[in-house]
Amino acid sequence: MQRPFLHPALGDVTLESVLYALADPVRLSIVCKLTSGNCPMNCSSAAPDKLPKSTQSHHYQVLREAGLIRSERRGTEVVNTLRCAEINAKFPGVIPAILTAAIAAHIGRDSTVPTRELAAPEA
Amino acid sequence: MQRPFLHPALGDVTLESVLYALADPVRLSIVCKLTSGNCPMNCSSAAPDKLPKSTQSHHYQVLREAGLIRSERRGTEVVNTLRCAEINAKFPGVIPAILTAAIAAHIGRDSTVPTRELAAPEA
DNA sequence: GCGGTTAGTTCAGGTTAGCGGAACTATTGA
DNA sequence: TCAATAGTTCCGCTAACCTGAACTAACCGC
Repeated sequence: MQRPFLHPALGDVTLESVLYALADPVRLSIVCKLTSGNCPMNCSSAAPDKLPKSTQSHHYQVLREAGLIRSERRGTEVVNTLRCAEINAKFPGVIPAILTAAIAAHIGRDSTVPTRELAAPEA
Repeated sequence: MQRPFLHPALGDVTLESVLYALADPVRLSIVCKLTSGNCPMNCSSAAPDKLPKSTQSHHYQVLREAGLIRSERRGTEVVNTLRCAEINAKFPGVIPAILTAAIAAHIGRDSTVPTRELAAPEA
């Protein structure tokens, strides 16, 4: 947790890594939520369902290293924002087309409710 | 070689599998060549460089099962055509945007050199 | 400061997927 | 029929993915 986040420069972002990052249902769902929410979200809120934290962390790392999101520590949590504008400047139309198709295909719609409400099956 | 090719119906084509298929430099290069050639090509012509045949075959299988190409046996060779129109009907704009970006990034030109720094033309 | 909670990272290991060499199959042409 | 061509299939090796467990850092109440 002490290591600073690595965000690739726009010049180092490759189309393949962007596509690879979006080729996973979980990551595509995360990006969809960040898009539809249109605001920064911490990791738990944007993750699709009750994934193990280590898996979430891994997926965010992939998205970050692909250049799709920017992560900043804010207290105990990490706030993630999309880098859509930058990516769109480099690969025009790619992200909007994918996200439009993903939303039309109902990807990332499984638990749009904040996960805190779902995570209350306590005795 | 006797097994018939399996082409998924358009309804079975998923966005994730399309993105996954295109997330590999070799496969992206193949699709780019099929696009720019604008005509059916056999496997060797569209493959980027002297890849092992088994690897080529594997990549074509991935593209085929993702629904991106259609393969037909023609004598000893296999002729591949893009299914762009179909995919574009299902995921509008996705393939054109990706291919435009790929061509702009010089992907699929001759030998797939790792053009990591080359791909920063300040678009 | 101390302990507890929250949020996320790092590590390890078990499982899976991809790459590629070798052997095989179909088709064509001499 | 024999050789060449074009791909496929099989199989082993390696790398990557997923996740439980342990860890770190920040925050809060006392």
